[in-house]
Amino acid sequence: MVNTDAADEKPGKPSLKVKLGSKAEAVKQPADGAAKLKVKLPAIPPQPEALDLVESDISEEAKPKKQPAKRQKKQPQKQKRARTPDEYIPVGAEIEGIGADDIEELSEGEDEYYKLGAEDNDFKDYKDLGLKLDHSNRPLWVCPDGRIFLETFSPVYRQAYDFLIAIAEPVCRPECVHEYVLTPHSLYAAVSIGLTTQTIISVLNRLSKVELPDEIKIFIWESTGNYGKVKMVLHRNKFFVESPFPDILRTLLKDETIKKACVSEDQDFTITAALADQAAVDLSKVDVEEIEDGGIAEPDPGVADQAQAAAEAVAVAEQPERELHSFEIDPAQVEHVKARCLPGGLNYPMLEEYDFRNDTVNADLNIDLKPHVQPRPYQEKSMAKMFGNGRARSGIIVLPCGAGKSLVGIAAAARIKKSVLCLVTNSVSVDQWKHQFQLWTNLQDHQISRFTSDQKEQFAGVSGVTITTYTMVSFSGRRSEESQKVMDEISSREWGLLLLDEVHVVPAQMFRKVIGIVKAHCKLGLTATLVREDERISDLNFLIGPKLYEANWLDLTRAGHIANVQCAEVWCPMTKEFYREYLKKDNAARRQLLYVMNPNKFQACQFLIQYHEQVRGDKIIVFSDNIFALREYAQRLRRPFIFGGTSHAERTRVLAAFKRNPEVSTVFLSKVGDNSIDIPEANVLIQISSHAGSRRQEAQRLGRILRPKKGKPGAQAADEYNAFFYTLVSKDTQEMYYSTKRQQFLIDQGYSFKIITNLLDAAGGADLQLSTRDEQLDVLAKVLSAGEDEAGIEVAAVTDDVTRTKASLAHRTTGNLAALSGAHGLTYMEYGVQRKKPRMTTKSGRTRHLMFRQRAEGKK
DNA sequence: AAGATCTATT
DNA sequence: GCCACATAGATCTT
Repeated sequence: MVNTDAADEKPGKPSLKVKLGSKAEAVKQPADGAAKLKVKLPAIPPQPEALDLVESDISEEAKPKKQPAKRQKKQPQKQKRARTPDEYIPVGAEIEGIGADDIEELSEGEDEYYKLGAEDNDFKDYKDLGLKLDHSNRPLWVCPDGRIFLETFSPVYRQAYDFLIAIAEPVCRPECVHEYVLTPHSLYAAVSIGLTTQTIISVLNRLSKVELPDEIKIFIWESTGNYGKVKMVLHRNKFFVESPFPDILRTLLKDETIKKACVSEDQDFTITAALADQAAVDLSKVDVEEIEDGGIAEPDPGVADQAQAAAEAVAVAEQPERELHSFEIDPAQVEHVKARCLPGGLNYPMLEEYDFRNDTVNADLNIDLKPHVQPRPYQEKSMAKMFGNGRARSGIIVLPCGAGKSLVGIAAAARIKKSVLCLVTNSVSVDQWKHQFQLWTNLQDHQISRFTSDQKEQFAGVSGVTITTYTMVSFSGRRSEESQKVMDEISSREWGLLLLDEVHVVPAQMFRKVIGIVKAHCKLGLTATLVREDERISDLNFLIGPKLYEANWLDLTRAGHIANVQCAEVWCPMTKEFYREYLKKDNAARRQLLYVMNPNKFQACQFLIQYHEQVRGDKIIVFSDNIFALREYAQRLRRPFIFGGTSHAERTRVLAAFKRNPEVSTVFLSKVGDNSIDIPEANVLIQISSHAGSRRQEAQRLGRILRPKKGKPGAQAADEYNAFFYTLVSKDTQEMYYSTKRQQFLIDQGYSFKIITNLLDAAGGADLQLSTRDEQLDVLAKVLSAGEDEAGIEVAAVTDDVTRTKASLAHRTTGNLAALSGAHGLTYMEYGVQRKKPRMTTKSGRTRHLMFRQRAEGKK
């Protein structure tokens, strides 16, 4: 990933050669914990205090002359690749007849290499950047294109991490070196949690091994300069765009989108000094104590920053007569107005803060955390980002599953002390959230009302907590009378806090409407997996707000807050008969059935279940998206299974048995298990079939076993695995490609997948089904006939499928290698900045179908 | 219990 | 260059 030949450095000729975006080595990290990044690393300094700062004078070049950001010229470097061990060959390579040696060969020639290298900015030569003399004491490499690499073994890693996560977007965080990228949105998020432009530049420079490139400084200035000048406020159930600067409002009103969103006819704005009490953004509170505490004290510029910031704040506050100008916006248009004002558009990102202490209009809610409740450090940190300046900021907090997200949301509610509307994905979650509120706070039963199809509970007077689902609020079909009544209540009320669980679902067509329907002063989104396979994740920037905090999964694992998971991909060779049929079929569904029902996969599954049940006494979930396979596997192995069609009674019966009965240690689940079933007991997960390349599904499934394990006999050592995640993959099939794609999110979080190619060799004497050819042929016949039953598809559909398969095959070669080499797992990325955005509409003006947009994007 | 509406993926 | 549809699931309604 990063090739820093520090050892080869000659004094006076410092060089930094970074091979950008290549994660080939990181992707299939060996699972013994040591990430085998091919990096030669500088010596670790003995003392953190040894940081002797050569501070470049920020103030002098504080406002760099505006000039077109120069991109470093691409200078391809021939690099000798480290030999890839056979089992770490990118999947798919074998299918295409390319082995490790071939890859080695290809890398010798530059042309071929570029075909493999995917991104055109694969190599950059940054040897011209001035390396600071004491660079080895500093943890960051800052590149002119906005990429930042963090050495996790630095003594100031923790401080540097906290800082980076605040200002940049994490791209990939394996064990030794993290990769981040600065984007306009990430910088917007940084200023919105209270960092000033100057603080960002000076701290970044202090942590950087190289002198901060000018492009970076300009970029930071441009991305943060307009922050806080315009505000979106909720006042008496109406939305207003508000600013002390009339000129800016005039500028905004010239924009078509905003003009259309205006409520008043004349599209003018009014001077309303009484509207809000705070005229200006209070810039004087700079939240950098954590960094300052980190042993990187920087007395002079720090003070200067504060002074400067205070001066700015005063200047803004002393606008003549503190007049406020505002115009009203149609609630349904709020989303579009905010989107328009973000960087990339008009670049006046709208500040959304709730001055809840001075809100006298909305009734207070008597809610407090119970005295014994002690949030964990990362939960505290999330809160600090949200309430840094005494007001409540809207935004998103990202924590892994099982790390206590709900406590963060509840703690926020307890801080704001106003009515809360809590939106979740299903009714199981509704009950869980109610339980959480009762567990952590002093709220009485009657103060919490649930609103689902079954339960439409009375609102508790003037203030309270209401928990409901996204569907309930956004539902467009006919409503029952009772339901309509509650909905009217919800939409007419003004809410202090809108709590959005699993916030990654909000960009969906219907769900996003909740933002306009519910009038809330503050919106807090929670999620573990800020990814979608479509490009809508960045919509959250304007739907909710910036990302306020994101925890590092590996850090939480090390601290014991979440389980330590061993991830493994088990390669199961196809049997001869199955593979012959697989190659013959041109129908994706039938092919899928063949590779899922592969007898070798079945045996691997059986062996793993037996091993974990008998040897370790674990509780196991087996996931299969394919219902046919789910039923077949479960019945053969005599284990219970649950899928969508399973009745509610049966579900509870099976889950109760799984929880309490030691005889029932394995349960088979379909997609239902992804969301609406709560199983804290399980610690082993086996995936036999899954939903294509969904990174979110993969991460969510892993989350099922992430809850920290306690009360297990024999306390585990900190570095010992206490949970296991197996993905069974049929070798040389389409599944290999999907598997790689699915794992990308987890790999970006720093997880490594162990490849097991010889599981059944180890199984030796185990008594496994389907070991005779006759048995296997039986299964094959069953699969084929089932396939025919389901193949009620016309010829046209099949031919279409052929072309599609061809296309995806052709794509697979590059796709695989690209997936291994690049930062494709960008979560929550700025759109249109790095990549060209595919057209959203067809030429005829209809919205372009998502699939074609993606196809266009993937092509190149 | 069935129909309608919605999500996510390819 | 321009296009669609299927599958599996959840949740709301009557």
